[in-house]
Amino acid sequence: MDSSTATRSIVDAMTKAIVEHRLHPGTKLAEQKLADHFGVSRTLVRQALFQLAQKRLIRMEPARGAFVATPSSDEARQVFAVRRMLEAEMTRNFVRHVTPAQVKALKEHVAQEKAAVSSGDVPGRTDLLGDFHVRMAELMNNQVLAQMLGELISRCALITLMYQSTHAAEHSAEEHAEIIKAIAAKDEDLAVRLMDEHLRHVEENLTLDRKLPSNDIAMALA
Amino acid sequence: MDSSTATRSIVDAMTKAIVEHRLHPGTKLAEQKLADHFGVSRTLVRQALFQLAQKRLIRMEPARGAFVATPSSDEARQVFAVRRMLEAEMTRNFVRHVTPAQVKALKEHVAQEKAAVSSGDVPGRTDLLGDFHVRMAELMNNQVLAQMLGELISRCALITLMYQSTHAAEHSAEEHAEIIKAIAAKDEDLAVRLMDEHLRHVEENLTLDRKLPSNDIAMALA
DNA sequence: TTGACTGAAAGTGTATACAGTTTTGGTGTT
DNA sequence: AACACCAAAACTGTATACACTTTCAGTCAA
Repeated sequence: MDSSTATRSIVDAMTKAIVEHRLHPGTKLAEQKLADHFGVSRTLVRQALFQLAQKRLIRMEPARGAFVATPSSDEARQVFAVRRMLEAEMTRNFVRHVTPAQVKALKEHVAQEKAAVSSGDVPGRTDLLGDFHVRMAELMNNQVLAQMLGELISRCALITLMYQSTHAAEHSAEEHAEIIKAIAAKDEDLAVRLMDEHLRHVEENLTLDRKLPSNDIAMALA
Repeated sequence: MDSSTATRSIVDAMTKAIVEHRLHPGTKLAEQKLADHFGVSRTLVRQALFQLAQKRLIRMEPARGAFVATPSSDEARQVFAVRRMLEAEMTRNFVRHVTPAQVKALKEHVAQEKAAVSSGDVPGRTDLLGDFHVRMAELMNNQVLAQMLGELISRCALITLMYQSTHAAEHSAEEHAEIIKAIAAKDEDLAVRLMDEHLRHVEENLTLDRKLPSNDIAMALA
């Protein structure tokens, strides 16, 4: 999609940094500093920043610059609502046309998840847990869906970072396994319900009700 | 979202031009020509092009430039599949929490649609028919959903342009009205089914099976 | 006439320059 | 000590410059 591969790699690096918490919400992203860091001119950094803004991982304020996004709890709820809508139906369609090979692929993925969980590889775990959902889309041969989900999941990672109360997401891998079981059994309604509940559990682990400190002030103190 | 408002207006103008068929699929978008047309430098045009590429309305080829996108029939099917998934569940959720005011708003929208249809305002009609779906998302107070749908619908407009066989989309407004009736009656399953069928009808009006002329050749001749 | 070759023209990709804005640090006043 | 004010530094927004690639036109040979 992208013309230049340099810009793409900057976008990827920054996406990873944001999603893996190495850049905190609210952090100022000065163009020249990024340019120096990546060894390119501001031109390419700017292109990357615009793309990240479109993915909602950063926000750009006129004449003030770019900042790692600080999604509101409203936005967080909306993102999760969209995920539930999209993934409920995805699961339903998946079950309807599922093949043994697809089940096998998903099972192998969950095995990887469990390995990452037990080996304490936190970034790897987060990545794999999100990828499970993208993997389903890919197995349906729907790249459009896969990419949309990928972007939603990136946003979720950022949201999780801001609002996570408990780190109880460990049993996500088990919920994935349960979903696969229902899929393999071609129990459409059960699979859909489990997926819906799974996403609700992820959302429930967040404290979206907490009043966030009014503005950037909180970030400045952090 | 966008830092600069100049870039935004270029994106909007070009989006409109593509969606309204004034720029045909495959058309080369030379940066300097666009810059001259908009009275700005290539810098801003480039920013706009990158954003359009991310919205999949254009594609950028390395060192060759930007072209209005020519979505494959596979991609078209995927986009419609995603829409059906997303909108089926959207409709379900909408029915569950619908208020009289929301029904009224949708009815008024359909009235506008019908006016545009009968007055022969083709671009206005296309726009309104797509907006119906976005409007539902907005009425649910889900901006995230609204924007995603908006982008999917832009892509659909482009797809329609490429593959439309019959212009039988005129009865979309009536299908919208039927959907509203089911919503008002709080008949969840019917509303979902009507929405699903509505989207299938739109897709069926396309000839996605037609073998598209292998590549740009067709476009060059057009 | 067709086809391969070549040099000019046009176009993209990246860096840099510069104007205008925001931020910062310091100075003086209350 | 707190606050307002002001100049310097830092930063963003846009235009331009320049290297490199692709495209195109014309020439020549078969």
